[in-house]
Amino acid sequence: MSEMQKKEARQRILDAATSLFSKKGYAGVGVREIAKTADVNISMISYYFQGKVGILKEIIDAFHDAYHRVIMDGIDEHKPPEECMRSVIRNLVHFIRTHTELAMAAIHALPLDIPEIAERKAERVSEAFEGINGLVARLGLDPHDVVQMSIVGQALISIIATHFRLRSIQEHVFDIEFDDAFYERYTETISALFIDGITGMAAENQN
Amino acid sequence: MSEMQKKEARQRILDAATSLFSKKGYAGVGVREIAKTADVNISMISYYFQGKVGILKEIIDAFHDAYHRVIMDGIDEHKPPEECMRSVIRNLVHFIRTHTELAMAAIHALPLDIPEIAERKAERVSEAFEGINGLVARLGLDPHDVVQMSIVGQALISIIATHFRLRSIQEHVFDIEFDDAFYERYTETISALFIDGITGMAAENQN
DNA sequence: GCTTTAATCAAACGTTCGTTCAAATATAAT
DNA sequence: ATTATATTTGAACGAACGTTTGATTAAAGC
Repeated sequence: MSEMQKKEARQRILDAATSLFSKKGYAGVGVREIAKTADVNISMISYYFQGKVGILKEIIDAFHDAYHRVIMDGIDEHKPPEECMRSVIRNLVHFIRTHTELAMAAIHALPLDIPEIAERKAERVSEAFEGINGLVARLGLDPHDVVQMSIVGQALISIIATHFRLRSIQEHVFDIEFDDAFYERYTETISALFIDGITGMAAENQN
Repeated sequence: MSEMQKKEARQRILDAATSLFSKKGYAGVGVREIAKTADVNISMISYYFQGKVGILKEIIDAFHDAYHRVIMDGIDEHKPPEECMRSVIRNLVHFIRTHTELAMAAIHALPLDIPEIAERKAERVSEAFEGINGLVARLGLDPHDVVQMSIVGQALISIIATHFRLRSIQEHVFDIEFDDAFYERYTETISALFIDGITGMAAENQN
């Protein structure tokens, strides 16, 4: 029971901060608002996380642990790279859709002006790229061409993440309902864009 | 002279805020820091912009005015759509490269939890999409397919904008120098990705 | 020269910020 | 039951927040 409540208070802080950071950004949220949302005393934040920035570090790590796993789950050396790419994109869309707040907090809400945060983010991003780069190479891109490699890996996550960040705005611009059917087509479309785009690029590289 | 200095103080505030917002986000910057950077008294911010949020509105408008112009400049009904797409991407990359702080402030630093800001952003985004959508339709996508249309337009800007936001991190992950040569290849690569990707999607739509 | 308007200034308003600390309560181990 | 450890509390710290005010200086119109 004590072990339960301990975890519960800690977890409530984490959940509240994730939700608030995703909506208002790290700097836009105060510790009092986090504490109030989590229904804990303000001091508990420093007690469990050694300060506001400590919460963010855990959020970044939690996201990238899952993010890395999601990418790796889609990659199978015994399957054709096109199928792997579809799996990765499908997994990625599903993951960010079901963990939107975590993803937004760990991607868009980050204060990159804090060196501590920028460094940690860089480490985790490079880790994620390792998985993607191998897959992109199997699709025909030259793995030593850092320009192409850096673009494709970054484009993959930025498109999907930005879609969720601007979803409320897109809802206003177009007249779309973001239901299961939408994301089925969304996954297909992004997959087609990347697979056709990459194989097209690879073909041009031959010339 | 008085007319000069008047504009200069106003412009210095705008420039300082743009630079600071782009680095730390809107909520991460205080009016005192803006005033100090611009070398003006704090009161001048309310005097010229009716408060901190007034600066951001001007930044959003300034960016989207230029952004819209840049897109339209690349579109020419008498040229093939592939060539237009290349021009738009080239213009876009060049524009954001030469106005990185303005773009970051108007895209990534936005506090979308402020309804006032979210609405204004939505209006200007929908305006920009109008131009792109016509071009994408000429490349073969069904203009009534809102899913594909919404994805391609959003993907275009999010890839490029996110590249500049995460440039310092990518510099750490890969070992790239972001010089003229890089952006020449960058423009080619993004163009190839989109043109091949879109035409590939269009071909599949026929089935 | 005098009046009107625009621009700049220092100072203060009341809030909120992140963090700390000692005291109090609850749980675990002995 | 008592000690030790973990959790929670309320209060306070100085600093920074965005905004407003009234006075002061500069410029323009007449």
